Amino acid sequence: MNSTLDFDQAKEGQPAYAATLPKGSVVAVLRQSPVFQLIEDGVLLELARQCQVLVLKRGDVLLTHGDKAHGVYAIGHGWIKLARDTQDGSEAVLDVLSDGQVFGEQALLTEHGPTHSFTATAVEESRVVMMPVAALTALMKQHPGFAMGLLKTMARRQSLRDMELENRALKNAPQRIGCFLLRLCPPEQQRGEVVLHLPYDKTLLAAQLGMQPETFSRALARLKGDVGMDIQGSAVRLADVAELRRYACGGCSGTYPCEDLRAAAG
Amino acid sequence: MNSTLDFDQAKEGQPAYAATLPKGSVVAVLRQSPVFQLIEDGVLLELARQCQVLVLKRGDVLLTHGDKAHGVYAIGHGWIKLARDTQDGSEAVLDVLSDGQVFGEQALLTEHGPTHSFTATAVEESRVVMMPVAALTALMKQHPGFAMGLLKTMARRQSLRDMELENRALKNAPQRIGCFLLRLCPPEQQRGEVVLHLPYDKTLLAAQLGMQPETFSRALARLKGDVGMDIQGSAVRLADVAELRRYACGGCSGTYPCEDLRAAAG
DNA sequence: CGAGGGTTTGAAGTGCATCAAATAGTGTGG
DNA sequence: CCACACTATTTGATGCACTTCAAACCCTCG
Repeated sequence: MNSTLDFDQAKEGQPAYAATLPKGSVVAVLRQSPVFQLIEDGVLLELARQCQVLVLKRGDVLLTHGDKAHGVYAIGHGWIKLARDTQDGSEAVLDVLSDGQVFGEQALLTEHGPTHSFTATAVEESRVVMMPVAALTALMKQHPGFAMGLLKTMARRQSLRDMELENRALKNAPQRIGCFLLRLCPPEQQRGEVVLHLPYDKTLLAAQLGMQPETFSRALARLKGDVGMDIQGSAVRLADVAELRRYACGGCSGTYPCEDLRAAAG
Repeated sequence: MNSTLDFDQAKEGQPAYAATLPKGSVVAVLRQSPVFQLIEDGVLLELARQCQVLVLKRGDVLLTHGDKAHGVYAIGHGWIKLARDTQDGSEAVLDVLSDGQVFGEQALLTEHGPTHSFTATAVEESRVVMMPVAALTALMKQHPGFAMGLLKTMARRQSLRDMELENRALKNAPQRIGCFLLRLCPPEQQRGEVVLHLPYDKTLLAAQLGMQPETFSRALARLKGDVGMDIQGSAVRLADVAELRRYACGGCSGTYPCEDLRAAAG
C-alpha cells in the first residue's frame, strides 16, 4: 500500500507542525463552538494560553486510532475526516468536520490511559486548536458550565449518529445523497431553486455516506433525473428543494427533522 | 396493520401503568448505572423519592419518537428496544438495552421542549424507573459528579454507535453476527469452547444488526459451517472463541477492542 | 506536455432483500 | 391434556442494489 514512502514528511501524513498565533484568535475559534458557550471570556483566554495551534496540509494525519489522547481539538478552519481503519486496509468514515467543531472529548472521560477511537486526517489545508487534557480537566472542575456544554454537544452528535444509522439501514444510495444535500441547504431556503456547492471531493463524500465512488457517481446521476438537478463539478443546482425532500425523506422518521441537526455538532 | 385492535390496553402497546415499589429498590436500580456512580446515598435516596416505577408488558410502548420528554429512564430489569420508526412503517433499531442501563438523557440537554429522538418499546416484561427532568436538573446543578457520570456514559455510548457504523459499513451479515456473539462472551472466556444464550428473539437480533430475519437465519447457518458452532434454539455452543474472532474481527479496527465496549453503556 | 488523482462509464458478480411457503414453537381456551 | 391460533424461524426461488474490476475521461498542477 505504501511502497511510495519518501522523505517528505507530508507525504504519508506525518504529524502536523505547530505554529504560534495570537491568543485572541484561539479564543475566537473556541467561541465558535457551543461547548464553550457558558464560559466567560477571561477563563477562555486562560485556556487559550495553554492551547497549541496546529497547521495541517491536505492528507496530514492529526491523530491515529489507538494513540494515547493528549488533548481535545477544535477546528479553526478546514475539513477534518474522522475514520476507523481496519487491519485489511479499508476504512469507515465516521464524520467529516469543519469550522468551529470540536472532537476528541472522549480524552477527558476514559480514566486509565485514554486512547483515540478514530483516526483524524486533514482533508484539505486546515488549522486546528489542540487543548491539553490537563487544562480541560481543571476547567471542568471549576466551571460546571463546561460540563454542560460538553453534554449538549455530545447529545447533538449522538442524534447525528443515530440519524446516520437510520439512513444506512433504511435508505438507498440516491436517498442518502439527497438527505446530505438537504442538510447542505441554508435554513431559509426550504423551497424553490437552490444552488449548492459540495464541500469536498466526491470520493470522500461517498465514503462518508457509506458507498463506493462508482455508486455515488451513478446515484447522483440518478438523482438528476428523478428530482430536477444540474451538476457541474462540485456545483449542484436544485430545481426545487421540496421535490428533493419528498424523494429523500420518504423513508425517514419524520418527527425529528434533519434541519435541527444541520447545525454544527460541536 | 392493526385491524385487530381490541379493548385490552396492552394489545397495541399502550402506556405502561405505574406501580409503587420500596424506594430502596429504586436506589438499587440507579446504583447499577455508572451515571450515578459519584452520587452519595443520601442524594440518591432523595432522587428515588421523586421517581416513578413503570411496569411494562411485552410490546408496551414506553415512549414515542417525537413525544415531549418528561424524564430519563433507568432499566430495573428487562429488555427495552430503542428504534426510529419511519412514515412508511419500517423501523431502524438503534439499541436494545437491559438491566442497569439509562436512556433518554437528551431530555436534559435540549432547551426548548425536548422531544424523544426514538421510540422505546419493551421487548419483554420489564421494570423501568422514570426520573423526572425537574429532579435531575436540580441534581445536575448541585452535584457536578452527576454531569461527569452522564458524560462518561454518553462517551461510551458514542463509541458503541461508532463501532456499529463501522460494522454496518465494513462487515457482512455473518461477521456482524459473529461480532455480536463475541460481545456476548464473558470476559474471562476468550478462548476455547463457550456456550452462549441469545438474549432475545432472533427477529429482533436481526433488526438490531441491520438485516432481515431470513438473512439472519441463513447467516447463522453459514457461521455454523465456517467456524464451529452448534445451535439449539437460542443456545449457541461455540467450539473455539478464537476461531470466531479470526472470522469476525478480520475487517475490524483492531486497536479499539470490542471487549472494552461490552460493559453496559449506561 | 505529461503524470497522477478524481470522476465517470461499462460489464459482470454477489450479497442481501423480497416474496412465498413450509415448519417449529408457544400460549390459549376448551 | 389437546387442538387451535398465532408467532418465530427456516428454506427455497428470484430480483435488485450495490460492489468489484476494468478502462476511459477529465482536470489540475508541476
